[in-house]
Amino acid sequence: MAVVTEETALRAPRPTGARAEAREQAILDAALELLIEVGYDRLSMDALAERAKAGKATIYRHWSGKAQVVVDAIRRMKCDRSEAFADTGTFRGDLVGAMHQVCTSFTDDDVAMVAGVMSAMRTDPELAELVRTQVLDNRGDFNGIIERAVRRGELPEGSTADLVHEVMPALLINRLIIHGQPVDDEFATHVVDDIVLPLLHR
Amino acid sequence: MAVVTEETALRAPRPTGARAEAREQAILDAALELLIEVGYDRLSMDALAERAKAGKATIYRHWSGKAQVVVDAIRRMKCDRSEAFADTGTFRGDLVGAMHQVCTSFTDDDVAMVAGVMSAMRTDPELAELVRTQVLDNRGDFNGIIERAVRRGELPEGSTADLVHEVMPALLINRLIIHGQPVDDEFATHVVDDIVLPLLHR
Amino acid sequence: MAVVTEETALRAPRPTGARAEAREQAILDAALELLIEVGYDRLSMDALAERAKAGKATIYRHWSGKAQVVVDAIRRMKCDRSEAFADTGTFRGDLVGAMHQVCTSFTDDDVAMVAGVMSAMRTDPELAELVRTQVLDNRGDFNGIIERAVRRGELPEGSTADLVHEVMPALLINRLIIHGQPVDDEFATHVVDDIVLPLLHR
Amino acid sequence: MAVVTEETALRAPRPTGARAEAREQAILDAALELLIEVGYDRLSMDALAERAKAGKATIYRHWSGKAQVVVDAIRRMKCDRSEAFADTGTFRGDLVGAMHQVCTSFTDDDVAMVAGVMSAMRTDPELAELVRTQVLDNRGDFNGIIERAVRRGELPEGSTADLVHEVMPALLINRLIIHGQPVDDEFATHVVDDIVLPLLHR
DNA sequence: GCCTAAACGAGACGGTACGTCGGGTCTTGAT
DNA sequence: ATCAAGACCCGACGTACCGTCTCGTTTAGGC
Repeated sequence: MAVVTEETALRAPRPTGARAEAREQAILDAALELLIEVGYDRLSMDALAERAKAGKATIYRHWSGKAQVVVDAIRRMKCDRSEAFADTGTFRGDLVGAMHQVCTSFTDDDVAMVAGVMSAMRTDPELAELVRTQVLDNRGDFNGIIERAVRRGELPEGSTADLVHEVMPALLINRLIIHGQPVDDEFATHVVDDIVLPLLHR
Repeated sequence: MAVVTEETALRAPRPTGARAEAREQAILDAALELLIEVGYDRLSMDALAERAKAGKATIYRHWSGKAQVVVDAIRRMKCDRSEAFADTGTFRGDLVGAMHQVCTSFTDDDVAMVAGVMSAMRTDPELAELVRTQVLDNRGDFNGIIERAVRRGELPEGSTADLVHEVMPALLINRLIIHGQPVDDEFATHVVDDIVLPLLHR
Repeated sequence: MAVVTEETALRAPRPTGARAEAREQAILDAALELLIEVGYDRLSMDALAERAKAGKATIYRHWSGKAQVVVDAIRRMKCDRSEAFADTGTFRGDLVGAMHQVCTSFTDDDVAMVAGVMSAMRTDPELAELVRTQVLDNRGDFNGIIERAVRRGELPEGSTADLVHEVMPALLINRLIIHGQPVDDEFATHVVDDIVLPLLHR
Repeated sequence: MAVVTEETALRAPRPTGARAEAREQAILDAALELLIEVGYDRLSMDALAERAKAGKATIYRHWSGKAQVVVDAIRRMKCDRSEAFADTGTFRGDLVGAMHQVCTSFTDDDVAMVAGVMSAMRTDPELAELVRTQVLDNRGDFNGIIERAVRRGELPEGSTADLVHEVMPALLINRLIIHGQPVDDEFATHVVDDIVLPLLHR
């Protein structure tokens, strides 16, 4: 079920119609491109207008400012990345596979975009929420893996994925953005063996 | 917003001498004041120069841009952050005390600054290193706590603080910047009880 | 001093239209005011923008630099100062009256302005031409006086005002700018009796 | 003969001695070089100090500003400008020779310098006096020519050079600075035949 | 199939801040 | 003790970007 959050507040009263939507899409596409290319801070409205072959007034007719365009652009980016994780037969196998899947789903563009938008997130809760839900957290649901492990008897009854969902994204972000290091297979197995499994097997 | 212009070197080749240091200190003091008064985004170099009774050229002689001045200013603010953690008699007590100490050491300005320079960190390894070592990681050394716990017999021989130093900063950053939530006592005890202790007691 | 930066083109490619012209006029008006008030050297683009209630970018969109704005401002100043000289009945009377008229037409502002742009005139022929024709030479036509004198028989047939137009402005400029002395009635009669009349009566 | 007017007032209290004079000369030489190479406006004190291998403080110890250094530099260039005018045997010959001598003594640098300091002359009477006496008027004394002409009987007893000294510099300045035209031989003979001689022969 | 009104591109505008440059003053270290 | 070297304050420079505001020009939709 689509959880439609209230989104009109973010946007100016806007035109409707086929043309309007075409312009909107062109602008959002350009915004995403620029966001990835130069980052949030150096994304200028002039450049955005030029890239989208749109007038600046058109942009401001649709959104009330830069943050809002970018928010919308990121929201449109919502290809559902949350694919199901494969069943490998063992809990650790499932975890390693899932971690690998999550890690490889992060592109450099993702990281650049998140880093670029991070400062704006502090003052724009809606942007922050969007980035979290659409870009960061939406990478996979570990609940299925946990449930399978419980069924197999590898984890005690009542085990949840909460801690995984709390710790794992933090570790990824920390490594990708703060330390600027890749999230490769070595990292994935390290996280699984040294952190996730101990936490769940305590 | 215009937070960070791309800069490879963190600081320009800078003058030395007593006068230079006096100016540097005056500028950094003014930077801190302004940072607190108006925030990073609205901190203008003109205002900084005026507040510090310095010429803008002097600022740019010492630093290559706004982000760098602010990083330096904050570094000076917390040069003594890495205080020893008190011995409370128990391992958990030590951890909770240390976590509390670390958490309260993070001001809003710290978070704003880190968020502001985050995008620049991706392309400026020196800046990244500086922020990591001076602002993020330099909050406290948990090795003493671990050693005490080993001596008390609360932890097995050979236990190290490595995992703590890997996981804890990531959790803090994630909460502060990504989720925009405060790192309060509740969070501190949660991290200690649900994550750090299980990890070390596996 | 920094009077003139090298510029091949007098003006930047400029916008057209009613709005543009209104801004242009406001800027040129402000430029003239400031030119008179503080002189060319101390006329800053910031002050000009503020006075004209214009953004600096607007000024630079229309002109490529300070010299060019001032050139244009002076060009627009072309109120025709060349009034006819009264017929007093005698050649000397006409001359003294005309000299008085010319002398009193020079305000301190004129002198300040000419002195201010003099250095720029050397490298900017168009500015030089403008200042000459609009500010210096345009003070009065002595031909009528000469013709009347010829008709009265006070001067031989074929007398022209050429020498007057050559010598008199030079003397005025010399006295006003080089010697910084006023062009008062005493000076006027001195010029007429000791220089102009002898030259024409040779 | 060099008419040394009081000139210390224009300059800061200055050191004396062999080294001081050596520095002074080096600075003035460099000033002249730069004046010729880049002109007055783009002659920067930094460049001057570097060229002269002198500290800027040394320059400001000797002179009170850019205009003064340049004035001094040019003065040194033409300390012997006021040569006696040759006796050609006739009054007109003397005049033409003298005018030629005076005209050719004006270099482009002279004109640039005078134009450059002209605005300052209006508010700095001392500078004005210096420029007038050292650069403009000090080009030659016509009194000897007049005296010779009186002795020859070409001029009446009691003739003075006053009018020549009043009119001629004004014409030169007018032509050089206002009209930006050269003072060549044609101009020299024109001034002599059409203006100076008629004025003296009235 | 026009005709009007909205939406559009293009980009000028007032502002704010940027980072640089040059003039004139002041400090430091070497000679 | 003097000087080169150059850091310093000040203030102007010319540029970039923001968000607003005209301009003419499409483009729909109601007649």
